Amino acid sequence: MRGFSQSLPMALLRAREAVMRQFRPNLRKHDLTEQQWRILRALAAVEAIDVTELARVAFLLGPSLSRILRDLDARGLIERQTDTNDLRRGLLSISPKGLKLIAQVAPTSEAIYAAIAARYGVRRLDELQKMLVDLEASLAGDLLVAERE
Amino acid sequence: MRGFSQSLPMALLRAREAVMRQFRPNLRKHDLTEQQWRILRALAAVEAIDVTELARVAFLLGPSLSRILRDLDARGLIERQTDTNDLRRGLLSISPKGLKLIAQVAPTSEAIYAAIAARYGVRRLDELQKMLVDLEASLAGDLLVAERE
DNA sequence: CGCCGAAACTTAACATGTTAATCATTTGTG
DNA sequence: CACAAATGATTAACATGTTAAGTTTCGGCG
Repeated sequence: MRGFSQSLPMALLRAREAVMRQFRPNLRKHDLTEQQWRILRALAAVEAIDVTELARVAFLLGPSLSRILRDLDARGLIERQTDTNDLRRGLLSISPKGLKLIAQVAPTSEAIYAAIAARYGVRRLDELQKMLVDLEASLAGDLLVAERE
Repeated sequence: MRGFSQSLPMALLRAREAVMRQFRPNLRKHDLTEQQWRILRALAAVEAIDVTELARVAFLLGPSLSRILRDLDARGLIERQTDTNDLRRGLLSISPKGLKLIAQVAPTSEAIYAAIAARYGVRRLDELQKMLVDLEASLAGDLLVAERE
């Protein structure tokens, strides 16, 4: 059977953890989890967005997102309203307070990212990211079943 | 600020999720989580191992491991005993039932792995793994502080 | 119009991730 | 030998991952 620490999922997990370990202290300083930070950044990039679409871009499952939004709302970092055309849909946007928080966190975050790139090699990092995207794309369909038509 | 879906942590997360999505159904069929499976495989590779060392090789934090071991023990998949030389230390090994379960799960798991490698390219996959290990290694020390001496 | 299936969230329930605190044992040191 | 610090492991508390079930609202269709 495949050697254990050589498995692909393990290698991805370990690499990701090594990267996140660099960022976590900075986020923690501002009482943010990694997921909360992902959400704030995603919201900062748009005017407004519904919950389903946010789940897609922030790569979070619905239930996790619901809980986190509840907290971010309570902290005043985001604003929620209901879509007037479809009452099922919740529209989200970032609050001024949220924007301010992002401005506080982002510089250090960027510096860390730059340090990682510098140490690993900017070109290699770029190549790695391409390979990761390709891997994801290549696993899009069913794996063991032939995709006909 | 850095584009969001281009961030390295996100790319690693998405790639890993794409890979794990392939394995999860097979594990679930045998009522195993990904972490439980990691532990069983690690135990199958050795005679006995203490909890701390298992946490290291299975890349799990102590508290997670404690909980999972409790469950695996209750299911009769592992065996526990105390180190006679150091009563703080718990020694773990896999049970016959655990070995049997591995034998049931492993073939499909191997087939899925082979299918991933075939689709992405065996050589490329190997290269990717090397790059991931390198990334992890390059982030071992402190990032923003110069390592003197 | 009225119902029924689908869609958008949310809640529930259980497992793991993460940090801090606790408990038992061991080890080093005076 | 006594005792403080360190170690191994677990427990606690809170956040997220994951699947299933529940709620409200839409849309289509008779």
